[in-house]
Amino acid sequence: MYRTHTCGELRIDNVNTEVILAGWVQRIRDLGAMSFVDLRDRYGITQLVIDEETDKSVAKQLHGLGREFVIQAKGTVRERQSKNKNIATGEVEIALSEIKVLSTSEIPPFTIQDDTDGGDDIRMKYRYLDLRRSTVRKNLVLRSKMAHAVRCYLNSQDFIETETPVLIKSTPEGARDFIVPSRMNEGQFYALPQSPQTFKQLLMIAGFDRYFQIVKCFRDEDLRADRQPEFTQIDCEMSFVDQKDVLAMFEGLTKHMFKETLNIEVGDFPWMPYSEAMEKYGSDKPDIRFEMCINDITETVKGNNFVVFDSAEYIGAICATGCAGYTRKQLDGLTKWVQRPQIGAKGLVYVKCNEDGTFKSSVDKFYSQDDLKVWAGKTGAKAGDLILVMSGDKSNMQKAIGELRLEMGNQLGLRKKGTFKPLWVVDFPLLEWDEESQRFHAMHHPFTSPKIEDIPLMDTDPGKVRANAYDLVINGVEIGGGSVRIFDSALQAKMFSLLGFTKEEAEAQFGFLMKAFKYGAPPHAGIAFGFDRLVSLFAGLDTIRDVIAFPKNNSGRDVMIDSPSFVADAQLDELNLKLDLKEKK
RNA sequence: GGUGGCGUAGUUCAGUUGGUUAGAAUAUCGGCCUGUCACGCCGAGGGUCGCGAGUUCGAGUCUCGUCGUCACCGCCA
Repeated sequence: MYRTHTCGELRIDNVNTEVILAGWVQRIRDLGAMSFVDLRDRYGITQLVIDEETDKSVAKQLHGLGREFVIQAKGTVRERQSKNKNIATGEVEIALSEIKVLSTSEIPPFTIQDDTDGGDDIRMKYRYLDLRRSTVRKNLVLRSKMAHAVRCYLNSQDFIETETPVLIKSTPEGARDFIVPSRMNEGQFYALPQSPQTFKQLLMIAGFDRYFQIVKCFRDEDLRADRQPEFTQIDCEMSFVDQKDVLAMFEGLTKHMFKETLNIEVGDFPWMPYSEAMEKYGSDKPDIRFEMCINDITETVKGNNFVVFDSAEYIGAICATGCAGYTRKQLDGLTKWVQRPQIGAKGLVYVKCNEDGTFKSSVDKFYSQDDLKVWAGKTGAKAGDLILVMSGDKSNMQKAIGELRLEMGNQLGLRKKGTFKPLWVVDFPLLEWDEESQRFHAMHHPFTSPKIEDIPLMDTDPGKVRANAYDLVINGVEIGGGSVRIFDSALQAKMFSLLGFTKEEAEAQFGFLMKAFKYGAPPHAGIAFGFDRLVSLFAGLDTIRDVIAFPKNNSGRDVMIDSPSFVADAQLDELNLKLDLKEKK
């Protein structure tokens, strides 16, 4: 027997029992005639002690130990003379009678403590050591709990958990595919799924009615703090439902997860049309933990011979509560911030609403105190507030002010971790014009159904067609998205043609789905949650890396196993592949 | 593809206007220590300043290139 107890479970009630513990040496504190060892496992830390009563050979053995040795320790539980309130086992210690080294350790490259001295780079290279730290382990425990909560809830709602294939077919729509050569089919490739989209729709046609899967998906695109090339979705689909049914079901799931894992009750989720989200928040994923909504003041401020405004398509303003005291330096800082290439604004106009009722602005030359008072009225600014104004073309400026709004939210501490404000963003446009390829792209995906009342617009003004598509947004993070699907092969064919597919291309890529629609397809709809994002949101983290056991770095590399890597020529030969690496200039 | 930050001891970082022998903390090793739990005290070892070129009497410091890493933009149906 390796152990009788874990390192996290002994309490005062266990005093005088003989126990065997096993774990990693966290730290040794040698006080001369007596020494302490913190023994660590997944469950906690227990203190081992040697003093003058301990067998000399054990004391001698202790001196051979180092950090991260794996040992087995036999001894008697006793009450501590000086207790440690900070740990669960802090009232007891083990008076050692025997130590056995199960495994030695080299000196770890960074300290394995909550407040490690290691940076991201070295921790990723030795991820298996990083995972020993309780801060990282806690995230993965949370992830496990959340996955369990998902399964419990969806099982209780009669969902069938079904696996779908990972080696599938490449499609040019959407993100780049990871492709896998087929040895048995010379010159041909599988693709890894960006999502099990078509398969879950086929399961609906198969009559499964309610399907879910916690599933790895793959996209060969550049990474971000919240984007990995392989990531996990909670993928769901239902039959004989409309949008309202789907949102109700998955609002229920989301609330269940909050309750089960964080013990938080979140209220009912508001529905916000996409157009409102863009107008008021400059984003399709608004953070509604705070107000500071964007006001369109275009008509109010035009016509005072201020060229910048007069020539602008759109002028928007936000009101930063209590910021009238911002210094010149702070305002310059904000201006610089919006001028960064990532935002790309030309400048920023401010109006300070002074406590005495006067106004001080950067455009005093063009606007009177009365004019500025009207601005304040439009933006809801009161004495002590700061109005920030940006102008330019409409869609870019809405986004830019939306970014500024988030930055002000950060500066004012309005984006509190631990507060969760979910909402459904609905009524997305069906299509999005792409300048580069000079054609429409599906905003969600090509299987999304248009709103019935907008179907006539598909012929006259496709850009105006709204979709039965929805996103779950929490705290400004896109957590999930889905849609009511097209289940009619004629409408699906029309959609493909709008997207610029020829009949032949549509047939070659999605013929199997179009054919399936001809054999009795039920109305169906679904949703997919970004599981990694959801876990990192729950854990209060800014990156999904820390909720993934073995993540990739910014360049899509796994620095621990050093992949991707070149393969042997023999492997390439077998696949009939030849590398032709282009010389770098 | 682009913009920006960072790269100095095992690790995390400091290093002034370009100027003598590159520092701190922590980790490691040795000594002392009977109640520690970030133990304490004393001492020691530990450096290709990412790499390459350039400017200069002189480069950790300035310039260019390159590699790595992080954040963001593009991209992510």
